[in-house]
Order: sequence, then C-alpha cells, then structure tokens
Amino acid sequence: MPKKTFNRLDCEKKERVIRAAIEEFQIHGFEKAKIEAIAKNAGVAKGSIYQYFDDKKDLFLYSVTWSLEYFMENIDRQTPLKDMDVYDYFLTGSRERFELIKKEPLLVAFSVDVNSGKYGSLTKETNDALNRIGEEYELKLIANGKKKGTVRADLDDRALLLFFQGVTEKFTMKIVEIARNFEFEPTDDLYCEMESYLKNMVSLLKNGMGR
Amino acid sequence: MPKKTFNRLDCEKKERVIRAAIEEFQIHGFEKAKIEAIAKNAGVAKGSIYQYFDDKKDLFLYSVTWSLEYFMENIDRQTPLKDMDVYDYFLTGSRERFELIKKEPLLVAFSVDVNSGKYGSLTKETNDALNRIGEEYELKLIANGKKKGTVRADLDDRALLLFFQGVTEKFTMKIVEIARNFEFEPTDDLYCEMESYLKNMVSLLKNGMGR
Amino acid sequence: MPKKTFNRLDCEKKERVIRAAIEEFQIHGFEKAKIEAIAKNAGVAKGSIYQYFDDKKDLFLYSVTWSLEYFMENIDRQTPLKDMDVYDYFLTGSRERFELIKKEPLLVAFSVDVNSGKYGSLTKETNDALNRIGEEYELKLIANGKKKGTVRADLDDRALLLFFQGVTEKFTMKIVEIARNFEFEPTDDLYCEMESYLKNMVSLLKNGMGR
Amino acid sequence: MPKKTFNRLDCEKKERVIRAAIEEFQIHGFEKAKIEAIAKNAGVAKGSIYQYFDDKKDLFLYSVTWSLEYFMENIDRQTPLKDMDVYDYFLTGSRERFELIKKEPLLVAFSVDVNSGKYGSLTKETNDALNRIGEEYELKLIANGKKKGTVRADLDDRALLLFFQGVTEKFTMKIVEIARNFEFEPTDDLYCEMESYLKNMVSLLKNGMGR
DNA sequence: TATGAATGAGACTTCATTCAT
DNA sequence: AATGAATGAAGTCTCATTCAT
Repeated sequence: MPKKTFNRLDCEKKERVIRAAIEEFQIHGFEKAKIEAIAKNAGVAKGSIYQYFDDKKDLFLYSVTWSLEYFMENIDRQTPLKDMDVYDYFLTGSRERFELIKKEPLLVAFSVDVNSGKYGSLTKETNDALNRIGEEYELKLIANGKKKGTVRADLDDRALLLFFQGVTEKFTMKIVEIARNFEFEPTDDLYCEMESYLKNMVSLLKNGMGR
Repeated sequence: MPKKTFNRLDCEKKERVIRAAIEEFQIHGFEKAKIEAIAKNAGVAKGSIYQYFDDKKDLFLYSVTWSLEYFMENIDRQTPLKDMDVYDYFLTGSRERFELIKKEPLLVAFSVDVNSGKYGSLTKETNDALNRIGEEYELKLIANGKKKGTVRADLDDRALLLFFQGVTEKFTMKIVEIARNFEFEPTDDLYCEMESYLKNMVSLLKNGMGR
Repeated sequence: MPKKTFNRLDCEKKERVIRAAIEEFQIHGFEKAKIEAIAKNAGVAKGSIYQYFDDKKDLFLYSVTWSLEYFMENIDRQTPLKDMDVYDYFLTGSRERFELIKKEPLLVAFSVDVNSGKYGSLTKETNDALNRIGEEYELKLIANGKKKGTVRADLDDRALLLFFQGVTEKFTMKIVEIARNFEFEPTDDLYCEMESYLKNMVSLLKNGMGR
Repeated sequence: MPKKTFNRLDCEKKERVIRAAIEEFQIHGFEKAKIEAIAKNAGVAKGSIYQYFDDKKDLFLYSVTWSLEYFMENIDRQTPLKDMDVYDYFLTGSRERFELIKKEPLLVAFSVDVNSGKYGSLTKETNDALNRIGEEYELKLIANGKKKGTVRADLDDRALLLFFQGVTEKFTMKIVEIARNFEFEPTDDLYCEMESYLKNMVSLLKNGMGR
C-alpha cells in the first residue's frame, strides 16, 4: 500500500527508508516510534514519508511485507522447501542462515516479533499480509513431514502448529539475541553457541513431534 | 510500588482498580491505554489514580505483580510443586486450572502476554518483578524433572527452558482464546477441546524433553 | 454539542471562550482560525478547549447556537413578533436595536455572515441548528404580513423570502459596518446615518413587497 | 497577474487551468482548495501552476478576473447597457441569460459568491480587481434609471445599491441553484420556474425602487 | 518549459500529569 | 482523600512552495 511516489524511488532510497522504519519500530514499538526519527535516520524530510505512505500504519505494514519479501528472496531460495523435511529445514544451510541472522539481526528480530504477535493492535492487519503466508508455509512443512512419516500422525495439525511455532519462535529469538551481541566480532565461538541452540531445538522438535 | 494511599483502600476497591487497569492494558496495549478509561471503569476519579500510583508505568507494574500474586494464591496452592513432575504439573488439577482460565481469562491472558514479552518496552522493568519469579519457578520444575529422571539430561537447562516456555506459552494462549469464546456457555465440549489441547501439549513436551 | 465539562463551567468563562472563538472566526474565517489563538484570547490553555469541545467544528457550531440564543434573549424579547408587522418589526425599537449592534457588532456580523452562507463548507451543518429557526421566523413575518394585508399576495412566499433576506442582509451588514467604525465614539450623527439606512430599507421593502 | 508563461499558453490550456481552479475553489473554498487537485483536473503538473502564477492567491485572483471577462464578453455584449433600463436589463435576453446560467452554472455561482463576499479574507483584494468594475457597472444602471425617471429619486444611490445588490444576488443564487439541478435535463418546466423567479424579482425591484 | 519529488512550517489533537477545591 | 478541570508537551499529518532534472 505505499503510494506510487514510493515505488518510483530508486531502490537504495526505498531500502534506506524501510530500514530506518524497522529500526525505529523495533526499538520503540509502534506507538512510540516517531515519524520524524525515521525520516531523519533515512535522510529524508518528514513530509516525504507522507508522500510515500498514507500514514504510520501504512509504513509499518509495508515494512512487514518488505521484510518478508526480503527473506523469501534470500533464505528460502537457498533452501527450497519442495520436499524438505521439517527438521532438515533448520539444519540445512544453517551456516547460511546464521550468516543472514548475523547480517540482518534487526530484520530477523522484527519478523519474529511481528509473527509472534508483539505489535499487538496491528496483529490483525499484519496477518492479512503475512500470517496467511507464514502459517500456510509452516503447515506445509508439517504436512510434508506427516507424508514422509517423519511427523507423528496421532496429533492434529493445529496442535502441532502451536508446538512448532512456540519452539521455533523462542529459539529464533534467542539466536537473534546472540547475533546482536557480536555486532562487530563474529567469533567462531558464537557460531558454535548458535549452532548448539539450533541442534538442541531440532532435537527437541524431533523428539516432540517426530516418530 | 503503589503509594500507601492505595494500600489503605479496602480490598474491593483495590481490586476494581487493578482489574480495570489490566483490562485496559490488554485491550489497547500500554501506550494507548488511557488513565481516564481505567478510572472510569474502576468507578473512581482520574485524579485518584495518581493518589494511588506514581504514574502509568507504576500502575502497570503493580498490575503485573498483582496478577502473579493472584495466581500464586489460587493455582499453585492447589498444586504445590514440591516434588511435582513437569508433566504432572499440567495434568494435575487441570480441571481446576480450566476453571480458573474460564473464570479469569483476562488475567491469564495478561500474565501470559507480559511473560512472553509483549508490552515490549516494559519488558525489562517487568522482569525485575516477575521473571525472576517466573523463570526461577520454571527452572525449578525442570530441575525437579532432571532429578527424578523424567527430563533428558543431555541438554542444558537454558535450551530446555526455551523449549518449555515456547510450547507452554503458545498452548496457554490457545486455551485462553478458547475460554474467551464461551463467556456465558461453558459447555462440556469446550472443556474437552481444552483438555485435548492440554494433553497434546503434555505429550509433545514429554516426547521432546522427556526420557 | 459541547462536552459536559463545558456546561459545568461558570458563565463568565463560557462566555469568554465563545466570544474569543467568534472573534477569531470572524477575523480569519473557519479554516485559518487558530485554536491556540482562541485559547489565548479566552485566557485558557489550548488543551482546555478540547475538554470543552470535540474539535474546532464543534466549537464553531456551538458558537453559532450561542449567538442565536443571545439574540433570542435580547432583541426578540424586546420586540416580540406576536402580531408584529414586517415593516414595523424593523422600526420598532430601532434605537434598542442600534444599541445592540453598537454593543455587539461582532456578534451581529457573525450571525449575519453565518446566515448568509459565508463559512461555506459548514453551511449545511450550521443550518441544522439555525436556518430552521431563522427562516421559519422570517416566513412567519411574511405570513403575518399577508394576513394583515400589508404584504402583496400575488407572489409566492419563496420569492418574497428571497427578496426579504437579500435586502435585510445587505442593509444589516452595512449598518454593522457603520457600527464598527465608531467603536469608541458613538456620535449622534452616526445614529442618524444608521437610522437613515434603516428607513430607506423599510421604504424599499414596503414598496417592493407591500401593497 | 499571471506570469508571462501563462499568457504564452494556448487558450484551450489556459481555460482548462482556470476552470479547474474555479471548480476547486467553489467546492472547497479558498483555504481547502488544493493546488494538486487543480493541476490534476487541468491535466498539468503541479509545478506548472507555479510557472503560471505566483501562488494560490494569484491564481484565485486571476480566476475572478477571468470569470468577469468571460461574462463581459458573453452576456453584456448581447445586452449592451447603453441606454438600458435597470428592469429591462434583466428581462431583456432572459432566455440567453438562462442559457448561460445553464451552460455555466459554476462560473455564475463563482462570480456571485465572490461578489457577495464569500471567500472572506480575499474580499478586499478581490474588490480591487472586481468590485470597482462590478459596482461601477451597477451604479451606472441605477444612474440610468434615475435619469430616465424609472428609479425613485428620493433615496441616495448607496441605499439603492444595497437594495439592488441584495435582491439580485439572492435571486441569482436561487436561479443558479435551479440550473444546477437539471444538469442533463433542461426541461421547459424549469425554464418557466426560473423565468417566474426572474419576473417576481423584477416586480419586487420595480416596486421597491421604481416610481 | 514541464514535471513531480522534496521540503518543513504549521495546525490540530491527545492525554499523562498536576493542582485547586 | 477525592475529584475533575487545567495544562502544555509532543506527535501526526497537510500542503503550499521550491527545486533538480
């Protein structure tokens, strides 16, 4: 829903604006995020934001969409879910995934927060653009697992979804948190720590919902 | 941290104020919650709120504490965790637990939301009063499990905690959501649905982290 | 439509607020009238205005109502239109009327402007509170005249109303303009000029629509 | 006062711009009229407007002038006022006049509104370009009448002018309003209604100020 | 000359908090 | 202690005007 003015902008500027917005939203939450701060950080005038978007909510919603598209283009192209197994999904390309988290901790954190229902009052509207995609995607992973026999068949999908979401959200947040802490010093130790969390998660997931 | 003026109030009024606050916070989030609305719903004057609490944040923080204490007094006295096993913890007195969720869906939802990090900017402050209690409590459950041999020992406690929290939060929210839907018609069907979710959860938990 | 907060105010303050509003609206028009200026001139805080009224439009609409009521209470009690003839209506108590115009040129000008359709975009809403009263009143004067035989019966009331309104509005505005010019020097000469205009108006009215 | 850039434009484009401006001004009033909307409706870029005119006010003032000239060229050439009598002025060529009103209700309404003092804050500036012309013209009609003996000589011209303006403005607005209502269905009935209003007006005018 | 993106002053409105009664 | 009116800082959004292409 950005205005056409925004779409006509060169990519670099578009990205600057959205990243500034996401940062502000993550740090202060939707209500306390200031348009003026976003504009300043993006290096544009306050008024320009309103030439690009209808209002703050519009900017927020587009930021959500933008993040999602960003990941769609980056992660998931690398690990296409075709016949991907739920567990393999996380282990495959974990290094690349970590790289991404390390490179874009803000974006990852933003996406996870949006998905898990922080940004409360906007959740409904957010879901229109996002959950339908996210949840659908997750259900597909689960269905894949059941078909291949790697997911227990005695529980209904809704319960499995809750389980899957609960576990992966928490661990993702933890990993993002770790990634944040080494902004400029990506030691191997930390890779190990992250990988350890990831393996533990998969182990717990597999035990919990596997068969 | 309420002022002494608040403590001198009769319990009934204290409760009215806190419940009004919690409702407002849950519906609108911290930033958009209006002191005036809280006062009106509590049946007191706006100015009175400021005779009871320093400011909005103070009121919020106390609401958090109050909820916790409410549950401490109600649930956990019923199911003392002494030598309680992690899994038994949920199944034991599940009926009583459901009754409580049915009776106080708002309070439960509030507590879960606070715990899971919605109310973003306040999370840090909230944790001072709460997480130390909550997480401590959860770690104790996990430790109990390890001791009794019902929790796998090959994973460190931090990973287990994430797993445990992720799963239980998601399912609790789901169950609260169900409880909300039958405000006036607590059918047996719904008890069954809730119980089914709970059993599934325990099964997933047990498989995941048990041994 | 003021809020109850406004009604609870003491009359003196209410009047100060409304008069400040009317002055601002008359000088700058609705769009350019600044709430801050109104508040300052009324000696209250900007925020207070919003405790009294929903928004600028609400304040405007109430100002219209207030003026009307002011006149209802002042002029028309003096010259009750009972069996009043259209022409006598203006000549009777012309002195009192002039006094009023002299005393309240702003209010008179405001009322005339509102009535004659300046304040364009608000005209519709204004009429709900006002025209129904004003026009009804004028039609009654015309009807009285026809009954008594002092108004020609060969023209329909709608045409007579237009004629009557057109003439009286223009002359009223002129007289108000004169009244404005002697803010502090109410010479007898000026009374004469005003009275002259008034007599001319009545003469033209009488010739035009009389018989 | 348009810039020379504007004058170099081909007539068709000039007209498009001015008509778009007039429409916007009439619908929304001066303050709320948006340059962008005018540009869009005229089919030019927003920036172009500023190549043609100094600012919004300049555009407005020129629109006023343009309308006036439009009428000067269309009506008044048809009914040259040479030795025209005030009353004949309206009846002569009333059909043509109606045609014009029907064809250009917006322009007529705009002119009347400008003349009668809506567009409040601009009235002064407007008059510099316009009233001097309009009023002069009207005074000439009155003078003509007095000379020919068709206008009463016992009243001074200023009073007669007010009377004349008040009556003609109101009736014109009414007729324009009727013309607006049949945008696509110019029935004979409506011509009759308009003519009836016109005759009534002339009758009232003649009685009022004639002798 | 035409375009439309960029700018930022400015106004409305909200609401936590204070204060007088 | 209770009340609710008063306050004003702060933030969103608008749009006339400028400016670079």
